[in-house]
Amino acid sequence: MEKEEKKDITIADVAEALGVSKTTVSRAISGKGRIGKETRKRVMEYIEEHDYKPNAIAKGLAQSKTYNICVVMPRDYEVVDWNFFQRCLFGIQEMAETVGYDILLTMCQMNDISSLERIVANHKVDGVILMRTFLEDAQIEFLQQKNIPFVTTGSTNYEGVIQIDHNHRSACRELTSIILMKNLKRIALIGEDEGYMVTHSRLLGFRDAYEQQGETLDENLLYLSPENRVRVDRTVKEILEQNVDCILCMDDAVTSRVLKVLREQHVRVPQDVRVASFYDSTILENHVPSITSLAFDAKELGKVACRTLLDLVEGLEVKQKTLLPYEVVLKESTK
Amino acid sequence: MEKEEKKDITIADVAEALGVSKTTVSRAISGKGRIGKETRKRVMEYIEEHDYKPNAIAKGLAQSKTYNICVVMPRDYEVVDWNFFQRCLFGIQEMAETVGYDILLTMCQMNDISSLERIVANHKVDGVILMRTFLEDAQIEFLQQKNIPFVTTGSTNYEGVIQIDHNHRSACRELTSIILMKNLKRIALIGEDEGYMVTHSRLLGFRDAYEQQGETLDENLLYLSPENRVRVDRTVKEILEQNVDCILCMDDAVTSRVLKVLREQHVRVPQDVRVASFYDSTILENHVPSITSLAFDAKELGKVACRTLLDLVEGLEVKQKTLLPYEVVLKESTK
DNA sequence: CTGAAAGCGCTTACAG
DNA sequence: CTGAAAGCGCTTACAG
Repeated sequence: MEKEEKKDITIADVAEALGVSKTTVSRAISGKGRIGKETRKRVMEYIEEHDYKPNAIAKGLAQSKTYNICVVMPRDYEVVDWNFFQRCLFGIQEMAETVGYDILLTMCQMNDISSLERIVANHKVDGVILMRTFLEDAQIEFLQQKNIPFVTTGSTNYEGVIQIDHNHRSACRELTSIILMKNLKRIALIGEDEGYMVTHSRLLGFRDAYEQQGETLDENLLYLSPENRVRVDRTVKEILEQNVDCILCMDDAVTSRVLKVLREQHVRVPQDVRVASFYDSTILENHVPSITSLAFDAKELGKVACRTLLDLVEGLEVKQKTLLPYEVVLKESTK
Repeated sequence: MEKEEKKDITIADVAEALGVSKTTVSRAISGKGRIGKETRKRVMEYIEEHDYKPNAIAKGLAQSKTYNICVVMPRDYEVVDWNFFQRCLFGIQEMAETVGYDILLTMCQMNDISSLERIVANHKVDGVILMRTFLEDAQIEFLQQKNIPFVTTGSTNYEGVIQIDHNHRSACRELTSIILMKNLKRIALIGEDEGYMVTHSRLLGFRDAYEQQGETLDENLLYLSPENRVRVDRTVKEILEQNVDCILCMDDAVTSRVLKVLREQHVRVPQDVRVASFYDSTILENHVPSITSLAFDAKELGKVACRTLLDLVEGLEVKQKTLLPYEVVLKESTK
């Protein structure tokens, strides 16, 4: 014998019980429109006591709003630093929650945007946060065409896109400079190809540093190709043959593999070669020796991105590009 | 000059254009109710051509459905194997997508269910997947009281809860047996306390194995306490003093720290002590030596959980408890 | 300050 | 097989 599910109480029930109109109840709750102080109080007391909860769906329909935002995460087999996205997601959720918004999560695999399309077409969200963008980005093109409010974490070249990012160029410049000043001039750089905006920015910072110090960099030490991910062994061996002082690696998962190869090759860190990475994710946190890296506050990135999107949704003026600070964390691997 | 946003076409527009009623259009689309073959075809062609997309919100309001499911993830500082949850989430999303459902994501910190409460009270979802449960679980109590369909991944002692889990007891028994058969009898077990169902199940499996082999286990080698997480050093040192053959560790993040301490102590794996872990997450994948572990298909877990919830939402009969298989992956660390 | 009424975009008995 | 009408639970001009 299942216990009968209690029907939820509606605005009409409240109105009837109090002998006022639905209009009045609605106004008392929303705080919009003129309403008597005393009336308002009666309504508030009643709904408090009877535990009235507005039906967000109905509200949404009437206002053409959903109080949901869509967060699009990457969804690849070779997952790029999930840790970072996770913390970012925490930040988004925390911010969204404080203003009564919820997160509709979906994933984007390469440029397949079918899921995003469905969500948007079905009017399920008020805005979108893109956690990763491509050089040629179907998500951005779709959202721009549909005129849906959205922001990206990370940078993009598309015009008119609201972006929240860490200052990768400056961060990479600083890290590189520090290494150069230790008189370690031959630095190998491992990363994806320049198709990714973030790789592009970092490379600029890398070049900046060399220029500032009046050094010239050896272009042969730039290993920027997605293949590094799948054949770390070969890349590392090639690098070692080039007599380098330091290996700078853009992705912690790749760094982890680089370190493995070095160990197998009996190359000591930092004695034989220094190593530094671009995130301080948990993948590396227990490594011996500890690894020098850049540190970004991913949670803060999520918060700011969410706040910006919400402002955008409400028609407020927002900055076109927000750049967040970073830290350089020196550890044993570059001693 | 902003381009005017095109209003989406509605069911009324379609009806008018075709000279039929909204009822007919609705029926043509939903496939419910009798409708002329020819009429149906006309409607379908029209909506195809004019790219009509139903408004999920309105549909939801009319049907008292949302086509959303809520997924509740853990959100602790000391995050338990995020990798696992991530893959599980992929599975849920994949399944949900195929049937037109979306995922409303939220987090639960300890037993703070305010976010879940709000989502449910606002009628934002049709059902809930709980990714982690507690011995005393406010989430479960709340959902049961509100009569909301929900399932859990992992096990719980609460009555009447639909559960999808891996067979942890059996998995732990098998792994332990394999180790015992190598004549490694003194096995230390590191994990959280038995407050967690999963720890409880594993411990049962651990005991099963000893019993089956006619061995007696040394209760002093059971290190089941949440403190292990924050003071791995001490735990490991205590264990080493007890002259153990093998360390079995329930969480990959902890395993990673255990390995670090062993390295610092110049204890060799597997020569001086063997090590095995309970997940095959990426945290350990580049470790030298490679680590023996259990392998669970987290994505499959997510898929099955989602499928089960959806069945439940639609009023179908579902199994009270589903147990998924596992694999034991032997590597160098237990050689 | 308050209310009757129309509307958001869909579904679904009911009647024909 | 098809349609007029009521309803899902809210909001919001408009009128008083």
